[in-house]
Amino acid sequence: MDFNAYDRNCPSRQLLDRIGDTWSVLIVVLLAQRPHRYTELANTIQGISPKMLTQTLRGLERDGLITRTVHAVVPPRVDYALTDLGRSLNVLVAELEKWAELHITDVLEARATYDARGEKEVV
Amino acid sequence: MDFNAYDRNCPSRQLLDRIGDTWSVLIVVLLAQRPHRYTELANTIQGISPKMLTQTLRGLERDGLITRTVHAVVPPRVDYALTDLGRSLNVLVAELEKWAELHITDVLEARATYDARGEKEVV
DNA sequence: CCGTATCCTACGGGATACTG
DNA sequence: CAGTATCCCGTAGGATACGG
Repeated sequence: MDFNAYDRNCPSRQLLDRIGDTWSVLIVVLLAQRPHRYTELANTIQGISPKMLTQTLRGLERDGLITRTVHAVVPPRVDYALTDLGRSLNVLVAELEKWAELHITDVLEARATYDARGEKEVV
Repeated sequence: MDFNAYDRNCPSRQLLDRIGDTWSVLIVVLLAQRPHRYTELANTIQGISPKMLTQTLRGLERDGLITRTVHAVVPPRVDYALTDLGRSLNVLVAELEKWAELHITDVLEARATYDARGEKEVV
């Protein structure tokens, strides 16, 4: 076990950071359906600021997870799409989703029990 | 697709938050080996503050991922261990690790390319 | 249309001191 | 030993305005 979660250079840590990031995952999931334009993403992902959208897209592009294609037309048109690597990451995300759906009831149940117990003890 | 990453109530989002959290994952991985005491965890996980350790443990316990066993002895002894649910989460984490190790070279390569390109353009 | 630049705030989380 | 209580700071990220 040389897995070290607070070592920034550890592959596991970097993947974990990426997957823990709200916007990254959401963008990957959207692009898994089909390529999207910048504004499409901005509109679909309500609540994201242009700053975060650009920042996240750049990060994903830098990691080779998505491609950025600029079409030399007026008005400008930029398409974002998943790479093969991005698609393989999307497979992982899908598995996470499956786990979450499968076990969410257990988690909610555990929470209810935990919280109820807490109330009694507080008295 | 009813997956909504900025909806706190979405199971996927909650799992993603948990997995993106440095300390949670590290603790789960440690407990996957064997149960640990509070101080053991504190010593092994260098850099974690008591505040974060307790907070993370409580969160994991609340979600039913770990158990907290207090032994009525002096000095106090508290053991933390994975539940079945926690073990199934650990399986996921192991898969993430596998993906990370498998694809990290691709990512690093992509970054090197991206950064090199950037330097040229900057001129 | 597709971004960048700037400002600003909330809060996650570290350090530390103390207690049952 | 196994935590809690308190203070405090850095920074992620939202809002906004503007540029190519």
